Amino acid sequence: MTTEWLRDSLGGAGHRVTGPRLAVWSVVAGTPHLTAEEIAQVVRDTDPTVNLSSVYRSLSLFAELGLVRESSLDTGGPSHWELAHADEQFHMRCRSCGKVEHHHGDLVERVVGHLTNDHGFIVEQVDLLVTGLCSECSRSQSPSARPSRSR
Amino acid sequence: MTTEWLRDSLGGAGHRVTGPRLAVWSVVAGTPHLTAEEIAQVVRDTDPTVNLSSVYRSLSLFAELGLVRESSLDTGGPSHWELAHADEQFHMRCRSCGKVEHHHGDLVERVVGHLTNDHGFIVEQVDLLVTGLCSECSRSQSPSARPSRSR
DNA sequence: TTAAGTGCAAACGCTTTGCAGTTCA
DNA sequence: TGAACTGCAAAGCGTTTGCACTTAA
Repeated sequence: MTTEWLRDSLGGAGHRVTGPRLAVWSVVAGTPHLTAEEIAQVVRDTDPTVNLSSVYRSLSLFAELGLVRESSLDTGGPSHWELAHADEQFHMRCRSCGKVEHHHGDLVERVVGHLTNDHGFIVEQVDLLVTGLCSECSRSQSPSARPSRSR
Repeated sequence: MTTEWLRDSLGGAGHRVTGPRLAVWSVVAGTPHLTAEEIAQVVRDTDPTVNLSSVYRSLSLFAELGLVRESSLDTGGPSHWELAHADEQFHMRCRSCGKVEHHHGDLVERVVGHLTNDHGFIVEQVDLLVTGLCSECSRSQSPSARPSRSR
């Protein structure tokens, strides 16, 4: 989570500690579930010279090192990034207001246990995305309305 | 599943029954988890004039009607399509051999029950993607190796 | 000192869209 | 007949890559 952690991870794997990498790291660690573009914007508040492609390269490297992960929920738009250790693999997206809630219940753990025991599958990552209507929207809407495929 | 079902769904919603739509439908209903490009290839075996954009438009329409859905697992590549009613929302992807297995256990149902009761969330779709090593690959590999971010 | 990292711009792959011609109802 | 649909080609978007310059170690 800290900058020191990043320094150790990079150095230990023979990678350099650079300005863009530190900046990207602090954004991802501070605010989960941002897109590469959003991360770049925040980074540029501090250092306007940082390029979007460097953000992508930093994120890719962090993912390779297992520090960060690209959330596998396909929103049709850009990918979202978060710390790898975050127990926030559980996403609930409301199709009405678009809000994404993060949850960390024991659901994911139970899934992992089931697969490990019954299927011989070594689980490394679980992405659970539930789409529907959140409690607020379900009060004001008919649940029978179909989602539109607008992007 | 049948062609008649599609005719009814389209007609009932004021949409036309056309050659490309029937062709796309039969491919999606026959083989789940294909990409738009793959669907187009199969469709062209029968009618080489069908355009890829028509495949996309047909799939979008079917999704709007709730007949078909775009699997939300982001592979970094193209989206995969399947029948909406299919109880195959449960995907296991091996990061070594790339194989995607479909499972329909009671796991998804339990997730739905939990969210409905405890969070007031009206669940419409559940996408569960588990990434790791399948039983075959885990025998021949060290599970500690990190996944690479190659696309 | 020098290999690793960066900015820039161009290319990439998947998907969407504008338009003119076609076709189902 | 006429609105819905299609093929085609071009544009759109997020992401990756080649290259020359810069920088951390």
